[in-house]
Amino acid sequence: MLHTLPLHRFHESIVLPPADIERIQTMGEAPTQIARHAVLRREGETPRHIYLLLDGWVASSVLLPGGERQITKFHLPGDLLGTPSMCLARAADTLTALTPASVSRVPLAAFGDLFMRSSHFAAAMLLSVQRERVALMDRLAAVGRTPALARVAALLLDLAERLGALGGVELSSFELPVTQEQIGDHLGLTAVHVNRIFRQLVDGGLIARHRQRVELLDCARLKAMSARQERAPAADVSWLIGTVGAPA
Amino acid sequence: MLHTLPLHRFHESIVLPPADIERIQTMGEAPTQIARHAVLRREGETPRHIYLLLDGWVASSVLLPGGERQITKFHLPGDLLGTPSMCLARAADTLTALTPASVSRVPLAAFGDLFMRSSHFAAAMLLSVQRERVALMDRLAAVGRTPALARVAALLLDLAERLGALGGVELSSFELPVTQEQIGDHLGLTAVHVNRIFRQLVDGGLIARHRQRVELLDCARLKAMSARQERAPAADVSWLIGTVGAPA
DNA sequence: CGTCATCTTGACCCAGTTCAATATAGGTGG
DNA sequence: CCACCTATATTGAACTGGGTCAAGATGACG
Repeated sequence: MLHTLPLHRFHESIVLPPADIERIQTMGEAPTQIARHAVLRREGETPRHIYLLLDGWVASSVLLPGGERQITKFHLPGDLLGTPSMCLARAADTLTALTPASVSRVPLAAFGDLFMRSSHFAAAMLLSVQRERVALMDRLAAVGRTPALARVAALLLDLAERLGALGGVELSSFELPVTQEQIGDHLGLTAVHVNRIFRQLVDGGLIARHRQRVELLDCARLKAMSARQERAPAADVSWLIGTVGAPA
Repeated sequence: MLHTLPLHRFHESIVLPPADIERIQTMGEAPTQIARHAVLRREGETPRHIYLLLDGWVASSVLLPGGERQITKFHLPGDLLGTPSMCLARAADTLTALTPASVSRVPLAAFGDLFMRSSHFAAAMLLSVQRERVALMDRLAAVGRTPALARVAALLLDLAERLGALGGVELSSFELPVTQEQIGDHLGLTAVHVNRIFRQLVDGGLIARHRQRVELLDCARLKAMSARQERAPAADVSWLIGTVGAPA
């Protein structure tokens, strides 16, 4: 069943040799089921693992001294979680399940071993981390410089895109298994204000909602008000992996 | 003169073998002097290089469709600039000199070659990028969840720390060659409000200023109000580089 | 069928913005 | 060395997006 690992995040730009795929599939421990609200790893702990999310949603969050929380990322299946903290003595982010989830824990040593053995894996990892960094830059720009409406629109479009990529289809309707408070913590807003923005979006005919399902009714207009940049991944990464020796 | 390259950012956690140091020093082109306000690389361009900052300050910024700007990082000597865009078809960030600066341009191919040849360099690079990612997460939390006063305090402490690390000493006074508008763009504030916060800090006896020089008068109190987390770098990275074969 | 979490909505408030007017200081050409 | 010009800094007054507080409503679940 490990053959069904969602590894798409690893070959977004780089096609890995089969041997590396094999190694990725075996570097993680047996998958664990965790309940909603369960904490995979708390900030402050010594980082000894990273985590491959197989199913469900997980939030990565940072706690401020005053108790405020910033959610740094809503993780979807296929994401590798907790990697930023690998450079620190104590983990910076807490990983909390937003839904029941299935996770494979990966010892840092196993990850490190693969990283050092396979330069192609290392290259894929580098690009993947840089992509996350760009996403963080974009959200910083959104939180620092755009009004609440734009931020919510951007989040909805981002999720639709990422969920669509997971299934390989265009999505205009999806489950959003996240409370409005969590959305607020992700966008630097209050739960109350997130609620009001949703109302505006519904009243404006931009989205529809029943319970946790969201339907994007007018993607074009949403995109216009989201102030979000399109970020096309590098088409040619031969400067990194070379053209010879690269797997077809 | 290449021997004076500030390479400290590369061995924060990992000691590189001399051969790698040698390669780093030769991967960049001859240093170029650029004037204040000069643009090293504009967002939207095809990324073909990264840049090693040898001297001076450079800002990395993202432009929003509405024309608002978010500065993602104030870069100091020793920083490797423009690397996030290596994963994209078009650069996400613009690099602008804040002071006259000296920069060595590094072709992506040269960087890629070193990355693929030296797993130790790759490892150092991975950790370095993850550190930047954590810094971005922390600033996102600051911008999303803390008041202006805390953000400014955090910026001042961060710069004092980074400049201190450059010189190898504790710093409580330094030149801040940055306009208040740029500080605002970095912290998600208005130039006007940055000015008011500075006034509060001065009136409160927390800092002193003459022209662009800032003196931190009460670091303890500044730290308390900054809501900033201490981020100790990983002490042991043997899970990555191993214990055998690692250079002493 | 009670309980707890979440959502909704209203009323009011405030941190930070906007607008505008005035200083200051380099930098430049003469 | 001076006069001028443009970028930056400063400060006041008025405004507003989003926060805070508080009171229901709704729904999932044991």
